[in-house]
Amino acid sequence: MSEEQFLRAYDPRDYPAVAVTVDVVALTIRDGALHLLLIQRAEPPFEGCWALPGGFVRPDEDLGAAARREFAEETGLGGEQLRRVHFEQLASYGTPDRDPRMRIVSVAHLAFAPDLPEPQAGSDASAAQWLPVSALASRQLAFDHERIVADGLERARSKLEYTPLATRFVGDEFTIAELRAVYETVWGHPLHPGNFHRKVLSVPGLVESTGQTTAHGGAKGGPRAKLYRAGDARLLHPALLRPGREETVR
Amino acid sequence: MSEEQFLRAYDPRDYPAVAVTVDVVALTIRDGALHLLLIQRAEPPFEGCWALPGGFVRPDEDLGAAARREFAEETGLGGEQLRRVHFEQLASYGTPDRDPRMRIVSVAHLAFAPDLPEPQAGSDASAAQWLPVSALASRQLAFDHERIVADGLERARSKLEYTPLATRFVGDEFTIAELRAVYETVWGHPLHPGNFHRKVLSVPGLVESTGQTTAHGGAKGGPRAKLYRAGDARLLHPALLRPGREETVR
DNA sequence: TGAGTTGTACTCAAATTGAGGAGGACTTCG
DNA sequence: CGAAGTCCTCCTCAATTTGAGTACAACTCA
Repeated sequence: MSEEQFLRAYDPRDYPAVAVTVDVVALTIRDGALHLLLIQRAEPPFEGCWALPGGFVRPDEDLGAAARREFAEETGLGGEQLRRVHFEQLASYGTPDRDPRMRIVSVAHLAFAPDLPEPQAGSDASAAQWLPVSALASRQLAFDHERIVADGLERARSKLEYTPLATRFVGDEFTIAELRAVYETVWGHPLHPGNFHRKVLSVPGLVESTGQTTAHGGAKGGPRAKLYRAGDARLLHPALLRPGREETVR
Repeated sequence: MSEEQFLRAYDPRDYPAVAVTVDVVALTIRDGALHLLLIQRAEPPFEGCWALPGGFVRPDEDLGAAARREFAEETGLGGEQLRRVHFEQLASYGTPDRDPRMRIVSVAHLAFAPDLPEPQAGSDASAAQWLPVSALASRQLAFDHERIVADGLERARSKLEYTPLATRFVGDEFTIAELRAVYETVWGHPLHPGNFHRKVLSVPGLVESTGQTTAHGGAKGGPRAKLYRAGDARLLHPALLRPGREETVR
């Protein structure tokens, strides 16, 4: 049988019915706290339950494109706002009974957004909101989304160490103190301002100066701060390591 | 409509036909060189072409279990040997036209093995072998497996830095020099023996002494070396960073 | 026996980190 | 307006970690 004949004779229906979805763990920083984007499901299963935005991958759609589309559709955050959001693949979840409808494998994605407007519920969602991750414990999530969120948060904390991802949480121009606030918020740990300043400027390609300063001092005083842009580094070397992880290591 | 009614009315066939497969990037060290496990495809498409071991996920099978099963089936490496192989999820690949048969999303896995016997070709494979990764450039792989292998290698190099994964490439008891050889082989970079020794012993939980030494000196001389076991650390802190990555960072 | 190899332990300088302090440019409040 | 407080940006200094080299004894092979 030639390869061509084989392909003609091939019937996809012979294979077990599996559906592939994408889910998005979208993180941002609002009011000095790390927030996660959740939608309230408008359809069964788990109708009314809070869940990660996501949905079925379309026949001719890339996985990453599906994640961006679902994020945009279910939150009304599109166009120029979407451009500033960084997406990357997180992991796939395919435990046989994770969805009561059928066998569903979900390719989870992680999204990092600067402070975006309040989301508008879109298709399949009756509500959408940014929820502080500190409030997650008191909210039951649909499917195995609790696990996906935990993995996403750990990935985010880890990526801050060795990639310039923190710059995705701030505007195009930012101060070192704003960047430090990102690290402190995501890591949940205060950092030494002077040492952080020295380190950020010493890592090649992390930030570059704009030559400008802020128009005013901070809200509670202090001098104007110098403004920086994200640099061209894609990996930080040496890395900015989280302090005191000895406990979590075993 | 109640949730129960919904589930009864639900027809999986309404959803686009997608198949989910697993592929395995299995790495080991043989004769001082990093080797990758490849199989020669016995079936179309890409019949006769070399590819990663892998195949369809079964209806009631976890993704990780599928990866282990396919690895065992196509290489004849099972039982006790399989126990010592470490599997972890790598990433998912789902470009719409990556498989000529139909839409297939593959969840790639990474496997780290100590020196295993030569594989025996199993189901769907007409041959199986460990290939030095240095010889990869001259061999065309099926599907997008070239890309998957590249991602797997980079992940392996990176995981050596901050996890005790290197101990998965050696036997249950090993010398510091054997461990150093793993790092040098995977990173493709010679390391300072004295500094490596100091570092390995100083990282908490990376190795623990057995109190024993090797029965003989090295093949070309030198004293007997002390023997160690893998420790209980799951993350290395501080990490063992690859030297001189400044060039690859941008 | 002698030459070569290497595991382990040192030393020492350079680089990086952790902790704290100081100046000065801002803020708000009275 | 002045006083008090904030905090960005520097600076110092000690402690730790790294990179590079040396030393020595235990082993191999010829």
